[in-house]
Amino acid sequence: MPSPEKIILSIAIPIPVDRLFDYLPPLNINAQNILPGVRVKVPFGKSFKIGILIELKNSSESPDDKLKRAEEILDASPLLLENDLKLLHWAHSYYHHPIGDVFISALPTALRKGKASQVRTTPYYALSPLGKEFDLSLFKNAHKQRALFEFISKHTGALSQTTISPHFKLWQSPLKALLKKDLIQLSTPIENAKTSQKQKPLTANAEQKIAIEHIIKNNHHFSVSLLDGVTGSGKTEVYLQSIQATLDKGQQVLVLLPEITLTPQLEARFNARFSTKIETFHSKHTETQRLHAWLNMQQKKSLILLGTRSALLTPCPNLGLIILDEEHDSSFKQQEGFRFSARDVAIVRAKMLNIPIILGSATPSFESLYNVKQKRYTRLVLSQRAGSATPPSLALLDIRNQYLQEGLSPTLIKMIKNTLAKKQQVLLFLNRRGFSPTLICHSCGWTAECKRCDANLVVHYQQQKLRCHHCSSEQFLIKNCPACQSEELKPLGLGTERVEYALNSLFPQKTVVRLDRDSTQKKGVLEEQLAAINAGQVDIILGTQMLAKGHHFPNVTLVALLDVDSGLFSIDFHAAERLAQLITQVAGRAGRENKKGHVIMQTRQPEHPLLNTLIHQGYSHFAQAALEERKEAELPPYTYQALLRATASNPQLAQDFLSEVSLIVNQQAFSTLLLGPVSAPMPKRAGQFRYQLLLQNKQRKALHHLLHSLIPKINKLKLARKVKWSLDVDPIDLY
DNA sequence: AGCACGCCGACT
DNA sequence: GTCGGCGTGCTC
Repeated sequence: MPSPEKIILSIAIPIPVDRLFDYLPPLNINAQNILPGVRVKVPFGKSFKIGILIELKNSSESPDDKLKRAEEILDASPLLLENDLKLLHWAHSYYHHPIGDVFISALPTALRKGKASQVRTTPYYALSPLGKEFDLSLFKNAHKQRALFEFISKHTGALSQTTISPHFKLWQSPLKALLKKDLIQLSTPIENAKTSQKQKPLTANAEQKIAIEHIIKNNHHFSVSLLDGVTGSGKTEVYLQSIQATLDKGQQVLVLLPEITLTPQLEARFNARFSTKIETFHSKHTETQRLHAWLNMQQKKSLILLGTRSALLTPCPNLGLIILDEEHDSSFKQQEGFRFSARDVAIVRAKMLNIPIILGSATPSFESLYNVKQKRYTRLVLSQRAGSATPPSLALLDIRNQYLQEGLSPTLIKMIKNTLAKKQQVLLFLNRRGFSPTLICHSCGWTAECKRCDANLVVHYQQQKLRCHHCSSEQFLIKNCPACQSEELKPLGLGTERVEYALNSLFPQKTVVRLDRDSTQKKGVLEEQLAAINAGQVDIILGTQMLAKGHHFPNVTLVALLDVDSGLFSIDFHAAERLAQLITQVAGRAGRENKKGHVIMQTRQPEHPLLNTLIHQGYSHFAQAALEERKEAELPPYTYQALLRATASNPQLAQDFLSEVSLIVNQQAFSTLLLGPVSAPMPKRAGQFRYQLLLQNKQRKALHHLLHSLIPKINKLKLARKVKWSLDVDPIDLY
């Protein structure tokens, strides 16, 4: 404990400088009571900033006359407790990202801006018919009340169905009107009220039982379970029963999902199963909603948090279980700023707390499968689909020398017809949006290119636009070639929009729905379309990879991947893993609920080993074979990588900067392999030239030791100020 | 990140 | 002669 005479506050401030700043405690405050983890408002340069207290010291390296006095301690008790701080220290040292940025990332934006953490969260009221104990079943014959209840549920969305909070403007006036007419009353405020326990645990099959028993048996210490289950095999039921066991111990549960999958369906299943309030935390929520979810977990008022990557660092003082669903999903890796992997940090969090973590996926990442091999994780397999559903058949369709009608081979068109004739749905997958990826002049060979990027402009026919998919630039679709003035401009290649036109003319009686980033831009459209599909109002579903993510299409029996080849040849060694996951995930959309599904992949590479291993031996064998290749080639997960990126409007500067860094590395670290500097696969993007330097070492420790000493040296380089540079530890995109 | 200081080109 | 460009350095 520092002596009371002199106390210095060491504070992490969210600026891109990797160091702490020392302050004197505010006057008229007992500095003895201040603890690390509280927010502190401090004068910084010309303005004020909010930082996090990291350490209390007796002395400072800085001279006394430089020390300013902190303005205000914002929290009576620490927002981040000892375990949280420990995890953040680890993340700081592992990702080599500025400390203030790392620590502030654990707080929701409202708290970063200085909002009070002690505000009583708006009370929730039970809505109940006048004069009666509140009970959902009482609404059965109370139509007006039920209508209001439904109205409120609809407009409050995230709130559980039986609790409401009075500050939603949307329904304040109808609510008041009904109150006036004495049709309803609001009970006294309640804490996390929830009345119903609707759904009972389902009867687990043999595999589920083994998984659940294993997880529960090991739920008092650190363990990583890789729940490897095909689509529809009932992973969720394993999660639910594992969660129940943790709730029974009175502990909290953190459930992490990829960005797009935070489906209302899962939330609904959680709500139906558990009588405790489910907190949700993701980017679609307002700041206040996220603040409340965060505080309710931090203050142990709630037990379950369902969220995306941004929810990972939420303090849970009584955490007993972490679940990370679709663990292979790349959205768990933050791709800018503090580039952490939510999966890897979650595992470290579980280890530090000595609690279990479940990683779930139908297509586990190679890294996780490697960890199973190393006996670090336990693999729990769910191979059976629920009910009598059988796995889909997979087949390659050779389209060499075939006449393609906008990318559709005659064989495929026939299969689509047959499927539609049986009143079943078809799902077509093409991972390219827009009408066509190229606009070419048949007279002189000119193509439409983006001026700011090394990329073609994509034709968007409906909107009559040429658009760059890598920067924000767009222009009107031109009719004449700018080079030779001819009118021979033709769209070349295939996008979802073009296939949509083709399908509409091939099947004019059928309903086609296109799902991609363009067609689902408007809020609610995706949900609407998914509902229409599930209601059987749609015959053909066409879309990009957003189709691969967890949506259930029970009436789809034919899935076709129109162009599987585009993923086959890439310089990034992760590409094969991603393609195999994508194919398997898309295939998983087919043939659930007793209808056998067929998956067709159009290819001009029917002998390609990747495709053949995958379709004949399955994802698991494919992964084992690919892991052997990684081992031979000394690639991750058998080696460890960090990628240093540099961008500048002058390409020479970026290249020179990385050359200087590579010189430093070569002087001190002989065991670290350097690849580069090389220009990124897309050397120019949004007017910036991009270069990269890959560092690789067989020992994780050696790599991090190097990075630790390297970064201060990089910061001393003059060129470091002239380029924008960033470090990506365990990169998943090598571009 | 923000902000100030500082040294070279087009303007009232 | 000044206004303002962004290169450089600092923030407890």
